[in-house]
Amino acid sequence: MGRSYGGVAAEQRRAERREKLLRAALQLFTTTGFAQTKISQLCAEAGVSTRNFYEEFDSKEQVLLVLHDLINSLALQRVTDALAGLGDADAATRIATLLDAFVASVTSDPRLPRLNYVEAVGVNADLERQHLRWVVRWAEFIEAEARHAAAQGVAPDRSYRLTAIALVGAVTGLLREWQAHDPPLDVDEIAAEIRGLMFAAITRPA
Amino acid sequence: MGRSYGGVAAEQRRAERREKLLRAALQLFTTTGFAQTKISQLCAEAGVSTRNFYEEFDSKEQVLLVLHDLINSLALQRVTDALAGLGDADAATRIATLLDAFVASVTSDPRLPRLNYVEAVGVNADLERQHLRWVVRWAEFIEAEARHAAAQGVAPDRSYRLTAIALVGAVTGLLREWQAHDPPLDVDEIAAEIRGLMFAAITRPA
DNA sequence: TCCATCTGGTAATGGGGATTGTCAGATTAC
DNA sequence: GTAATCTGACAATCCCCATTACCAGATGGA
Repeated sequence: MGRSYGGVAAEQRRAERREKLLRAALQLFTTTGFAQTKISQLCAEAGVSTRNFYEEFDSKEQVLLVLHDLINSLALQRVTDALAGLGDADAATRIATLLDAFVASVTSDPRLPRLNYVEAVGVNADLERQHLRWVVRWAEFIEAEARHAAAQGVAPDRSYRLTAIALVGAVTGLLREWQAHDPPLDVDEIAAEIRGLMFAAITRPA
Repeated sequence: MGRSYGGVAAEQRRAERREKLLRAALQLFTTTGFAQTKISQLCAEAGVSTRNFYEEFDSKEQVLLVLHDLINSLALQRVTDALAGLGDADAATRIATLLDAFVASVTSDPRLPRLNYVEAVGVNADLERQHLRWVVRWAEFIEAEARHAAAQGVAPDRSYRLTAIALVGAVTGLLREWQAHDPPLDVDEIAAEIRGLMFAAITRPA
């Protein structure tokens, strides 16, 4: 079981196959489309046998679930890091930093927003639950920043729950269109629009 | 061919079956889910035969395409009507009227946003094209109102293209969450948030 | 009333693809 | 060097469901 083959441990070979499958899935799901992608295609693209597929995943849906979570987790990491290296800046700076880190993370590869905001929508109940968890998580992030701004006196003291959800939707919508438009929209302009919109949404009078 | 049966013209019976299929599709796509719905289920729910299905539609996808277009068209009609019966009011009133009409139309049945913003996403290229056309259409609507506001001097004279796309995303996001949340979000609060957000987005200084 | 025609439901067909069994080859321990 | 074991590719199986052929019954005209 734990015996090493070709000088490589079994566990490591499994991990590499998993990695290759995820990479292939990101590629095929965002070009062929999730529904149209066959497991056999996935395995061919990854250079792995169908047998191996079932050793790592239960279904195509589970691969998508993992990818969706990875993309969000990576973005969260980037945002958290960016905010951490900021000390205690003013609210406007924190918000700009947060948004820029998010946009930079998700636009680093056009396939990421495509997968997250198009292919992973409405697939099944599990994915919808995961989507909802992430929306709530991002919204709470934004809410926290809004309250921070309110504490500094640059925003009114009110509930920011719906504003936060709306802003998550605005960002999602822009990034979805970004990867769909031809000619493509300009990333810097999108980032600027998001910053301006969020600042205006939070600082508007109650 | 054109012979009447049971006192009902052939054309009318066709139209009724089509109607029943669309109704059944709206119900099943938003509960079972589009991908999980079988054509046989659809026919059973509608009370028609599979034969009849293929007389009206080429595929399940086409039914979804028609429903998606219907929901958007209905909302557009409502919005256009509301604005028409307004004379030349000020920009703020026009924007509030437009948004309220849209929200009222799409929230009149929770299945509508579910179908439009969850089930109809990422299904195939045809639907993505139709989605894009509607986003552009709604965005142009919003842009026009923003320019109107600028002409009245309540908003700066700038490009509102990205702002409009972002606002479409914000509305979409809120309505998507509205139908997903338990306990449900309050419709009036959502409408108020959308009005506030749009006004702030447009009137913010350039 | 009877026949030609139309209608719609049921059941057969066929294809596509997910899942699993098998086997030849590779690898390591002894 | 050899046997025992593990690995992964291929192919066979099986099932599900979209699509269509067929037929029994209904309908209206003559």
